[in-house]
Amino acid sequence: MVLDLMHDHDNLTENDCKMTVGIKDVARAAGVSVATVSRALGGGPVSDELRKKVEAAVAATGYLPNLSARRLRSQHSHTIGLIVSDIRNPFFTAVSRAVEDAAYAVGMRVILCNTDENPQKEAMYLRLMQEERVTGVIFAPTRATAQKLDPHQLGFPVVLIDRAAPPGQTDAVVLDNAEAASLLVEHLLAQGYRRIGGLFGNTSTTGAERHAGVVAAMQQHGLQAEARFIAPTPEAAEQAVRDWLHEPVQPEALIASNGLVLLGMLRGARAAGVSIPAQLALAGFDNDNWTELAGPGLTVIEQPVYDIGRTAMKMLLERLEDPARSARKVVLSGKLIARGSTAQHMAAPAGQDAAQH
Amino acid sequence: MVLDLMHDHDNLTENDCKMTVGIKDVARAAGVSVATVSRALGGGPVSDELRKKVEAAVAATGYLPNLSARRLRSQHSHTIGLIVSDIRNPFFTAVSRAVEDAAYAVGMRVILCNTDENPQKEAMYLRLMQEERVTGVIFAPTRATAQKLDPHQLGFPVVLIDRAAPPGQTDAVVLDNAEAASLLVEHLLAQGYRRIGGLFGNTSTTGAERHAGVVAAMQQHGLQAEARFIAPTPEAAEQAVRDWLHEPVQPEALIASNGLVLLGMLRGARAAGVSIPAQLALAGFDNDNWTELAGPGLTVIEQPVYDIGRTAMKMLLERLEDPARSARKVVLSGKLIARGSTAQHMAAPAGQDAAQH
DNA sequence: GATGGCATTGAAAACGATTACATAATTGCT
DNA sequence: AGCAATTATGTAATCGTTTTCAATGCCATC
Repeated sequence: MVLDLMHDHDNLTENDCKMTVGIKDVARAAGVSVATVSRALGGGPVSDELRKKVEAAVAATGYLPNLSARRLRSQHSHTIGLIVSDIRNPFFTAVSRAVEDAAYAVGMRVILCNTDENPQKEAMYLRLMQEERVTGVIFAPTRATAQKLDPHQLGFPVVLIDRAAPPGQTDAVVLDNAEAASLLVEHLLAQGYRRIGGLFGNTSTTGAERHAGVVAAMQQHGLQAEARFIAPTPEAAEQAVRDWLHEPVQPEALIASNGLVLLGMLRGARAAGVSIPAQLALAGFDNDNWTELAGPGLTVIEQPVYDIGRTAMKMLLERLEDPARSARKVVLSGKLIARGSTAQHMAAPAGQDAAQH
Repeated sequence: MVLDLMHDHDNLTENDCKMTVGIKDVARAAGVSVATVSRALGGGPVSDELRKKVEAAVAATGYLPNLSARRLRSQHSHTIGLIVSDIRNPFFTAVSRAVEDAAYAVGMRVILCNTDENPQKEAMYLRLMQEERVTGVIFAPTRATAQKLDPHQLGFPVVLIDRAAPPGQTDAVVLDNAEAASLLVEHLLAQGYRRIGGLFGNTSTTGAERHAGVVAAMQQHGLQAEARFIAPTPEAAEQAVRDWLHEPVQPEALIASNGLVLLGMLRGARAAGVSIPAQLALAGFDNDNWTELAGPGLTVIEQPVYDIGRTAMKMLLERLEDPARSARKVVLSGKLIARGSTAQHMAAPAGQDAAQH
């Protein structure tokens, strides 16, 4: 078969002139039809003899498949979209890594899009995904977009992450926000804090759900939480905390609705010169690297970030197998990691729960 | 022209059956040829009259371009590859965001690949990039791959980031590592530290260059630095520090060759119970969010991360315009941010530079 | 009033693969 | 032995665009 490759060396010289070597050139070099080459490459029914010839020809010609052509003809893009607000948010960074690992493992490409919580950008990227004829999309939408999202309209399945849509509409994998918020509140109460406030992102359902969870948990104890809604950025959070700390009545503890807000909170508290947790306790979501090391260590809810990404990808694949099955929502539990930022409240009135200690 | 769209409503009903609406359907709806539609969409020479008709037909049919077909025919993928070791490294996270912003701004897609510093994965992804017929690639290679990298062989231009290749071969945008290392060393010396050690990543040229920079700067003062090379991960760094601190002779200050190593260092130091900076000063690279907030604040070299990504993309575009121009290397300066982790060395022998204070 | 140039349009080829269909060869079964 | 079923292979159509090429019409110029 080596002879086969050599006898038509005119072909090889011809290759030097051609821009790229295609399946046609391989076929000629192997002395078979293009269909056979395609089948040999794609795992179709081909005799061992010809398959060997084709493989040799591929190696000899340096053939590289053209994925665009393959996608066009086969109508399979083997591509998924991952649309998040900002990859620099460590939560999304970790999720994206999991999604990409899972995607590449099944031979799929990932297109990453940053929307900056901007519904216009979201719409633009969704449209791009349609033009790419993506196999599916994993999406963390703003509240605005989540409401008017119709997967059947889009032409590809969607799995929501971190943020849920109206129930029953779309597959989603989210944190149990009510449970997690409750964990935080119970912990703070047990540590002796009573005047508990919170800063919540105002663009996502997640911020709203965590807020609702905090309110509910507080009410169970006959307490009220003071909540403020802000853009989910460190900058907005820092400013909000600085403002808050200049007001006459101040909280004993603050809860942040995600890692970026928590970061801003800590900066704001430091800038205002309050000591943590003596003057202000801090707690929040997302066990980012730095939370362990900052100040006295920050108490957080750890999300199973890698698991969320992997699960989202798994759900997408399942949905592709069975497009008809009913939408399901996977709810994962967060884990409370208590650290110094919520140490026992010293100034707590000795009367109440503090006695239990 | 509305009439034109209505009179052939048989066409519209036909659309309901077809899977997707293509340029052909738009042409029929608009009463023009496919070539005209293509030109109208692509900004070719088309009369205003027909262009209006086409636009109306596009809206009426809900046409969406098929990017795979477009790529195949036009031979322009409008796609670039971004190959890094791990997107979860905050340095690469930030760079990737900049690259994507710049790419989408000029109508390009980005394919992100994580290699985990594994040359095999690097080879695999480079091959994938060839199959995708990418326009170009932005790449942070391991030392092993950087050496045997031949851009002419690959078929697309490459811009290296963070890590350089043999000079004159490839475009690159890197930090001035020698200068940055010198800034750190001079700072530590000025603060009274003498026994300075370092932990450097062993997979990239960057680790080697920063090591060389530290050694050179120390030599200028007649001092020696003790360096150790490790896998550039927090885990490896933490272990290395713990080991180091159990040895008889210990450093007064440690330098980390990147953000992940610095993170591990701090963890190791905490685990060993040494206080910072009293017993051990810490400094490193990458001004990640947490470095300001951890312990006494960590002294670091801040890299212009967003700038690096943007510049890399710009260089790639320039290279595409002029494939013949000679390779250039853009060297950016880092900025020293001094924080508590390298406060004045108390136990410094009063004799030397400490007197200057 | 023919002629050349320019701008606009359409018909058809091409991009590089997959796949439907036809064909030939082999096998298994009655 | 004969016929159906199966397997391996080749030919040609196809995916949805862009682009080449030829044709048309119009204007200005000689």
